[in-house]
Amino acid sequence: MSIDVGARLRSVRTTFGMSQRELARRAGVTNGLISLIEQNRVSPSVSSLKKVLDGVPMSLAEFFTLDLSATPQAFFSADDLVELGNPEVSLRLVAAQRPGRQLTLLHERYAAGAATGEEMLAHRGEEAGVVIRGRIELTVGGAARVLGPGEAYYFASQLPHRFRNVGREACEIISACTPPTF
Amino acid sequence: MSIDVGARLRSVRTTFGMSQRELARRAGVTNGLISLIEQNRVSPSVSSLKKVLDGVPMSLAEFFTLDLSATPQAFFSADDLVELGNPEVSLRLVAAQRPGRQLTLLHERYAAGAATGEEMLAHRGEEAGVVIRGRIELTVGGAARVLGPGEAYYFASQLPHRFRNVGREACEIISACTPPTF
DNA sequence: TCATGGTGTTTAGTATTTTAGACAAGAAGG
DNA sequence: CCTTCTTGTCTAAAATACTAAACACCATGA
Repeated sequence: MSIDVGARLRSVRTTFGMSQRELARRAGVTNGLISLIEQNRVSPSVSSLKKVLDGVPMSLAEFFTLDLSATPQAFFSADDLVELGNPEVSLRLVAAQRPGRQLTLLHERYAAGAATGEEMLAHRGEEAGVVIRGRIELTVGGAARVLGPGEAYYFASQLPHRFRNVGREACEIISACTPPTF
Repeated sequence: MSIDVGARLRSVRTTFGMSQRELARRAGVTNGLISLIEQNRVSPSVSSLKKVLDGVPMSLAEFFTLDLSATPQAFFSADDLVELGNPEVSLRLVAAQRPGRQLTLLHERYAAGAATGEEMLAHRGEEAGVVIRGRIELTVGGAARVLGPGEAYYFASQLPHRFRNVGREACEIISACTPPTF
């Protein structure tokens, strides 16, 4: 068996958030069988596998067509975020590798005194964010304001804008853009 | 098992023109197993089915994705032809149910004295045929001729035309039209 | 008519899957 | 510390898949 039925089934089951016993109950088989299949200790009969997948539910065709490597990841630990910035302005992207992503979600961190640059930024779309630590000066168009923890922003990205940490400590922001710019 | 693994396998095997023994040899299983699977007397393990399909070769994903109903039929027994005419003028269509068919092939049979009707026919496309038994009078535009076995015709279907059996015995014709009118 | 070689099917026995239930480990709450 | 619930794993017994070999049938040809 070059095809890893066990890994496929475990992937499917956990993606749907079921325990072996719950899936077994829905499928009308024993939990032990799910365990054995997932460990590749047995090669299930087609009828058993069909019963199991009916509990998800999922067709045999879907099951064998599944691309395990492309299973969309829903949860990300801090280490999974991809760093796009620099030591002064850290931009950590959520779900960077997700294909067809419609959103850019960033965990931003500005060192004391850091800024997005001398020039104003401008691009398509809209963006918004919430300050979670420190204080940041945000300039949008002709207006500027200093935001602290709990405060937020939302503006059309084509307006020239700029972020600058005017405090003594690092400033952290969670921001979102759409359509994705990274 | 609502999914008919046996029929699928038999369909695949015969499409590839293999006997049970030949497929078994290539797959490294016994011919008896192929037989049992095709009769749905057993539900094979995934590993067995994989071995069998490797002998074709075909992937499990392809196997379960196969649309049996859409398997294009290449051969038709006389009973498979669909009757479109009437007792006087029998029109038996080849591959009637084939989706996306580009051709109408008919086995026509005119009883003695029968005709396609009083009015002349006219439609898009072209048609052609060969007389295989009896004698038929074919009128195309202003011309008419009686054709016997081995003789043939070919004309643009928008020309008004009419078939009439002028002999004492039934007349049979094999005819083709494109684009399909039925 | 008898052999030969092809087909698919069947059967008895063996190997494997599947079940029922016990087991161990971790988490939550008293 | 227990008790209780969950989780996944493991094992003996029952059920089922699989093999090897025989069988029945249909051709073709001597």
